[in-house]
Amino acid sequence: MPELPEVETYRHYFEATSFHQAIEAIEVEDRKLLTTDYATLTETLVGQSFAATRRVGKNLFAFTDGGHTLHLHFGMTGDLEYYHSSLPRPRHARIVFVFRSGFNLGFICPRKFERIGLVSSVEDYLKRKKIAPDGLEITLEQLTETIQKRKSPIKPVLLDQSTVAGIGNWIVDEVLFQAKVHPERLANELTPSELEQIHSAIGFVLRTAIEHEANYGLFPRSFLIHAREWDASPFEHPDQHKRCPEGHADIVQTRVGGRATYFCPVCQVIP
DNA sequence: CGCTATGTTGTTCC
DNA sequence: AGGAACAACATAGC
Repeated sequence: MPELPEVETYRHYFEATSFHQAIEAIEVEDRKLLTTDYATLTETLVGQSFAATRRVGKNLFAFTDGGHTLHLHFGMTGDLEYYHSSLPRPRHARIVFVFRSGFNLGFICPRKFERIGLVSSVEDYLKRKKIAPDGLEITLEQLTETIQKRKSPIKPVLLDQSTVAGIGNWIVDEVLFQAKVHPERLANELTPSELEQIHSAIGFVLRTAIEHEANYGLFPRSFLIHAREWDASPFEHPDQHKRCPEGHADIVQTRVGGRATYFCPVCQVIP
């Protein structure tokens, strides 16, 4: 479930499992997932080892000891799974890095929205895709400058990776709830105080999610995420997952910018 | 069967 | 030129 905190967790997993082992082969089940043609990808990477990583927003970059850069994007449902060759290939591991060590790194692509390929450099990729500063690094000034130029509701503006990198659909709802801003407030009408609260909430939500390795069930009770349908647990009281964490009201479910949206009609009001 | 989905990109209309 | 709105992408799961 790859938004920024998940990708950061995958980055750690990648470093812990797949460094310093020569690549023997790359198995590709569906070439549509590649952004580099198969022959070039193989010719470039076979024999090399992964030696460093970097994450910007939802993008993961892996650097080889030979100086090449691999880019991975996890789409909506991508994941990584490291496994020994004696075990069967994991379900939906449509791209597999086979290491000479006898282990494999599977790029799990259930819905084929994932992408992987070589890039000339991180900076080139970010520029080409207009990726804004990472959510953990962006300054209030940078965020303010972009938001004030936009006239649409704040929710789609924050989802736009050219505003700030790494925010996805559940995080934007959480950020707006923590900042007490209604998702349909127009971006260019937000006050300096609200912009400051949004900036601060972005850092708080991202850091909290990373601390818990994106394991939603462990997030503080004060998080709106527990009101989302897929957080429902059979051990919880059936009504509990639909109330505002502050107990003010029932959470409203609607659509903003074509996306499922949850908010508290009491904590987040349109003036 | 119908509906929804955590993301991005392409198209069309301003 | 570039923003806004929305469809399309491919598949799984309920």
